[in-house]
Amino acid sequence: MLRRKIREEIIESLKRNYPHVEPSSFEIEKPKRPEFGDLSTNIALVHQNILKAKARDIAEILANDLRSKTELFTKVEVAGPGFINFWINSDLYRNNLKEIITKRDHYGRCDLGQGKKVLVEFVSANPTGPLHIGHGRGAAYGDALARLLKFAGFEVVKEYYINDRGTQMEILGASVLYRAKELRGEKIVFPEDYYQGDYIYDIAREALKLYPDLLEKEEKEALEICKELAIKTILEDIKRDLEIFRVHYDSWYSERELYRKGLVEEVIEVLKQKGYIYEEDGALWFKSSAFGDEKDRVVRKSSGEWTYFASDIAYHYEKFLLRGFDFGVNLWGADHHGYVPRLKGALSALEINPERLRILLIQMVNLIEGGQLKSMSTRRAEYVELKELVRDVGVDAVRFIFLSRSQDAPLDFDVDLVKKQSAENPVYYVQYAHARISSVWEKAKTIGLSPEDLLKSNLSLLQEEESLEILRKLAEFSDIIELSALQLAPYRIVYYLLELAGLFHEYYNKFKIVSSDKELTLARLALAEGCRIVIKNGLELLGVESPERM
RNA sequence: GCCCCUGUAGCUCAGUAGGAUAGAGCGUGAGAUUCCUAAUCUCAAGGUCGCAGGUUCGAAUCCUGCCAGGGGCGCCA
Repeated sequence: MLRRKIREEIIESLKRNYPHVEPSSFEIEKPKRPEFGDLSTNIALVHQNILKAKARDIAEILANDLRSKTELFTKVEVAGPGFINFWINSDLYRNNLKEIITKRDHYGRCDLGQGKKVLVEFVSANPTGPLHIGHGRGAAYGDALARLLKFAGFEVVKEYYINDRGTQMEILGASVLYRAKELRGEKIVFPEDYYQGDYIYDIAREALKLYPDLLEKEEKEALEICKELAIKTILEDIKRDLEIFRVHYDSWYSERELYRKGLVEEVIEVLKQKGYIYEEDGALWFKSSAFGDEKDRVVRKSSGEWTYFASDIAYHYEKFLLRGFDFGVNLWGADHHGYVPRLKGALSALEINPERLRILLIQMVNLIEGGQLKSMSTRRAEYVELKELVRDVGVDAVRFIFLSRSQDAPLDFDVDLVKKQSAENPVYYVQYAHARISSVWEKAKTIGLSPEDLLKSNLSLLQEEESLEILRKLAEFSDIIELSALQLAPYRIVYYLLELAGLFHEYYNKFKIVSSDKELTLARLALAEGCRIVIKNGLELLGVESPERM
């Protein structure tokens, strides 16, 4: 917010001094070193070629001009090859602190989204087994992203797309039926490519209880019963696991629903009208090569079955054209990356701007157990359940680990290490700052101070460098929100919170907040309260709790 | 072979769409608590930013090539 104001001033100044020039893009950033000021711009360096002048000369002219803005700057300097460094009038930061205290939960919100409708689709694991830690990463990331976009002014719907039809579902049903036979004492050979997990036994047991005559029924009917029961049971488990993980969906969308509504045939017909569908070798093909894909793709197999791709086209057709979403964010496993061009191609063919769909590929979670790298597989029952991890380590710690990395960096997950080190999880560092501030309030209340008194506080008493540093950091929060929303990068909030918590802990150790000096106490309480509010708002976006005590 | 991601301190990772002398945490070593929570703080040691070129005032960041690790390239889902 502050940054935007300063940017405007700089552009104004450039225009005043060089009326003939069209300003090109430049940076305003926080320099690494304090002697380079609070903010710095490279505008003179960027324009030196266009203006055919030395960067330092341009910088001097602009700096001279901007020095007169004393309500904004206390000092403006030219440095190095031609940077202009600004020292910000710290009253601006003090006013910002008042704003934080007034706005509370709302501090940091912005209108980047302008009420545009976004559908965030994530996890969407096939209902063939329990959620494992790989899904957990997607769950944490998608949920935080949805919270963030909402905070940034979008209208957000969180959706789980259920692949509840197709080959895998048939295999699932068959797996249950085989286990049921086994339970009844039949000698069976359980196929390798069937689902191996123990939960299949549980479902089989349940099936036999509900349908004592299951094995006497026609094979086809029995399979159907097993399949339906399996999908229902597993989906319930998935929902429960996600709720425990504090992920709540607005919408569960069934792939079958697309067929029930006839949307698959409808959209393929639309594409056919546009000339992007053709028949070859008995199958129907979509001309994705016309949109940069390396080859065309099958939408209906020669067997007459629709492919997963066909459902997906219909799903996105409905999402953008019928349900009216302005944007879509899909979180996919990185192993689906080859799938991106064909889906974007299909959107283009439907005259939906593919830019409206952002597909984030979540890199692998490598499972390390006993020092061994393991690949996770639902079918082979090689995985660590999300539920189990959450039970051992806690929701906050698990979410924080997943959210502290960009989605495109692979994540090595050493289960033993995480369990052992859960007590050292950085999430506690941030939460501890919040708890400490709450505890400071306990103390302040004993001498008769309450949050209402803060608005009367005299913030000009906050003069130490450590106070100013915190004030500046607090003002950065809105920049961080905007940036992480634009980049769909919630992990930036994680690092921001760690920095803010660090500054607070440092301050806390060095200065006494509650003292006999009532005026100073109020000012410092205001600073602490600003930290508390921003930490709480930030953690809320991550889906992490802010405890009053630890 | 082609495509995507990754490579920064012993380990795990930041580095804000190119900036000034490269940053944390863990681990290692030394210290801080009669006082608001020591899940904290202070100090120290630790680097060829995978390698080689290029672009420019300036590169960990952008481009090209190479090396290493992971993933993907079906009428599978």
